[in-house]
Amino acid sequence: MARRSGTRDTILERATDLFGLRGFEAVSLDQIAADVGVAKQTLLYWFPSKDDLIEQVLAATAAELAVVVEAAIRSAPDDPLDRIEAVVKAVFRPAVRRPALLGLVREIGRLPSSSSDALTTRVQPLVARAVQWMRSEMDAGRLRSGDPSVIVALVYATVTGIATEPEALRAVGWNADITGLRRLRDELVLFLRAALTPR
Amino acid sequence: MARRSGTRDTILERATDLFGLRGFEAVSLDQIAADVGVAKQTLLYWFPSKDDLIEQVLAATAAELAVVVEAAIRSAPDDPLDRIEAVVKAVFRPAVRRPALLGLVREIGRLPSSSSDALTTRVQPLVARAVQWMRSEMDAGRLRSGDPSVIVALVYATVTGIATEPEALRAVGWNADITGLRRLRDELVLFLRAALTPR
DNA sequence: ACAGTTCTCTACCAAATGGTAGAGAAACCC
DNA sequence: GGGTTTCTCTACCATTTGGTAGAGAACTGT
Repeated sequence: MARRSGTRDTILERATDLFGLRGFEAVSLDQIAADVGVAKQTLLYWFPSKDDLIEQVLAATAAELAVVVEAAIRSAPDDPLDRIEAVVKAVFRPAVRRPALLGLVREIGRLPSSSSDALTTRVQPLVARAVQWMRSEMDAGRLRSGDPSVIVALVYATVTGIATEPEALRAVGWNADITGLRRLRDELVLFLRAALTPR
Repeated sequence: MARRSGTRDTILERATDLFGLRGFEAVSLDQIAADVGVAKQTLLYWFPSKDDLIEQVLAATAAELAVVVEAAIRSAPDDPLDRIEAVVKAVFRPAVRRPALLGLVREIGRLPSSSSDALTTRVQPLVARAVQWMRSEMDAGRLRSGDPSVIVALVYATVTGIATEPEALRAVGWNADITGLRRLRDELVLFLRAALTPR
């Protein structure tokens, strides 16, 4: 994989953005090919079918996000709130640079359940670990108590929701410049901190 | 609404669900027609084009949600946290009964900017009112301080995010039965309360 | 120089897409 | 009843869809 072959990586990258921005079904192979600047059959040489391309795009995205998150966790402080802040900040950077990344994640729910199930089971252990960690921190009184699995889902929903809905942000008069980005990120972190700090 | 006048309303209703669930571009007129149980040309009699159908679906959805929210606000107590809880609960019921409703809202960002701009400007005054209200409550010390426009967007992202991503909830082992729903709703309200309570 | 692999292309195809044309019921008004 | 409007249908159409067949470069290793 990921060897020197430029074309394949370019296709994956552009397809990721297009899929994440407009949805799997809404993007045609012709459009991806035109965007990359090759013939459609070049796509079908590298990826035998559209379904296969989608699968590879998801795998690559999952891997990329996993690396970012793992690194953030590893180098994060011990306090759970600081740790959450570190992860959120780590995800935030690539997410706003390429909104399609988290947009893709949101697309998963629209896949035929076979593929989505496969992905779900692969992510399952990570989620389980997060839930378990959150529960133990709650028990230790270092996080606000609650149903740990629902809280994990809520944090996820807040982060992906805010990162994938430029429309909502535009509607409240938000600007996508650098200071706007930092303000958004900091406000998000404060929001989550407030939501999770033990009372 | 939901009068006896059959066809047109049925089309609107089914189209709303399909669009919200799978996206505008992913749903064809043939599929909607088959789902409703009429010929495709019956659709095109009532709605001269797919774009027009989308527009009407959005208008109807916006109207429905607006009614629910307005009613909740009107009959809500004065305390801002109670008021937010009332609105969230009001939106939550129709949202989980028909996930497509908020899914539709999320689809708006994918529309050609012309239509989405039209909608944005129509919702603008409501958003502006919400932001202004939140600012004044912050100034009065009844809500945690912060950038009111970003906070409005964050609350919106949390609610729509959690209501439109059954995948994420399934991944944390959540069940869609009645008790699961109540637990989710209550946890969401507590989450938002914690995030917005003044420190 | 040559054979083989790697990579991209042009030329197609059947099915599905949004949409048109126009006919036939069914209800209404007189 | 006759005429008009309302509603749904069958029969098409041009374009786009995901995908196939197969040829021709270009880079290998020998």
